[in-house]
Amino acid sequence: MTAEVSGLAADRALLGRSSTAERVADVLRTRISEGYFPPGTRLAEDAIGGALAVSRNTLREAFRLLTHERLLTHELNRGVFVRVLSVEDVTDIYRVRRLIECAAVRDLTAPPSGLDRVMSAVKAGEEAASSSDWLALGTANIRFHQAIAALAGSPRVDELMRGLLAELRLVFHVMSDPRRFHEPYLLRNGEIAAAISVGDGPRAEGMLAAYLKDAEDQLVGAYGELNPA
Amino acid sequence: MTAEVSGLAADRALLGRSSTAERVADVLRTRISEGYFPPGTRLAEDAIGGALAVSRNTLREAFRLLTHERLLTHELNRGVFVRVLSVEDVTDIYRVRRLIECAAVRDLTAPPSGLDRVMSAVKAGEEAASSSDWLALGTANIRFHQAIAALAGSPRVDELMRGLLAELRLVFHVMSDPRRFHEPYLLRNGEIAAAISVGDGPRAEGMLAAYLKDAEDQLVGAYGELNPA
DNA sequence: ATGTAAGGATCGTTCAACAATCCTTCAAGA
DNA sequence: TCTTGAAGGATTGTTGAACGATCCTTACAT
Repeated sequence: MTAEVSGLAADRALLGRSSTAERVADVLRTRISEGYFPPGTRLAEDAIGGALAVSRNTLREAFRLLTHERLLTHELNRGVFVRVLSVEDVTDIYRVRRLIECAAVRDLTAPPSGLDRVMSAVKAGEEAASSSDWLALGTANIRFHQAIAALAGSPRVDELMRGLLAELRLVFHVMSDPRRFHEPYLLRNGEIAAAISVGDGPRAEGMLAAYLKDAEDQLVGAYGELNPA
Repeated sequence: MTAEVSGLAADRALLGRSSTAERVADVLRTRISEGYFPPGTRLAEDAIGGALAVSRNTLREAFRLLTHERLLTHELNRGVFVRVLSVEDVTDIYRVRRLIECAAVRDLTAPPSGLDRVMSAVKAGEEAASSSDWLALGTANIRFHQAIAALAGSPRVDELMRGLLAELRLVFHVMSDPRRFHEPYLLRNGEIAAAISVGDGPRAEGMLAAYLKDAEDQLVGAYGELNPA
């Protein structure tokens, strides 16, 4: 029986229930990442708590969670606000992304085990572009980079990457025209994936670094105009 | 007057007050990292709340914070426990540390701006060892690696590193004899710092990678005996 | 050894209350 | 006109109590 038991252990996480606070946090997280609550929006305890029909205490627990994920900022006695990222935040996010993503592919000498997820993300992006679904293109792009970070094989890197991309989404919603921002990188995603699929780590790293540098420059340029702080 | 005002703005962070939940979290965090609450300890809401004289709601906010920092684990309807790291956690922590710390020194070609903090950490470690203060040796060692990660110049990397080392402290408290674990690395710290101070990034990276590999092996070996899960 | 049932302990969540702080408004003074 | 000061209301910070839900333990029966 020991074999069956150890096999079952993998499913333990599936039946993980969640508290109300976590579910509330989930709701708010998706709302924020979808742009329903734009950066700078104040989330009053009364209003949100009333709308979701949860008590203030439970809501405050959810706020703490999202604050720790850097999606909200908490100002004492003033409440919580949807985070407004500065230009320095954007450059720092890309600094860490370069560090993580480049390291994930640098040492590759053969097609890695997580290659399928990378390829499927590329494919999803191409399909989204061909059907002019720019929203899906953006999420496919995010999935692509998450898959690349996952090549590192580290749960902590995965979570870090998830957080970084969630932060970046805050920036995207401040900017207009997601098409102009995501579409040009479709080709490069494919090239990077090709290099990975043949096990050419150094080449993939170089292209990734250039990709991220370009994306950062474009984002910082557009962001600096709107947010001259 | 604008000059004086902008000068004052830098001090704004100094008067940053904090809520009781955060102060409670601070207290618990230091208690945990000092080993007062060993891994596996259950932190009952009644007991802790009574001892610190804060309400359950406030205490739960503090618990959420520490849970998100991975110092506590939260099991629904069972309470919070001081985290017990698995061997996989240890290897993952070192995987990320290699990724971060090596990248922080790899591209160096000249003495970096944060060099002074690296050197002072090395010096603190040597002094602690010469006065047989093994506790101080451990903290100096941590400061050394924090200073190295800080060379990346990224606030997010700094925070990530802080979290990783806080997790590692949980492992140290399960193990005995901190001297045997920290002392052998004193020399290597000095050599790595020397390479950094002359701007030899690649050499520093190589030594760091070897250092971290050795430390991981030793830790995993000793940890696996105690925690055969 | 396995299963069931009762009881107590603890957590999850809500509600109500009050103090502390912030924001707004408005009037007084330079 | 601009600044300062003083109410007043609105919101957050924190507490305490309450009740249902869940878990753990114990005892008992199969």
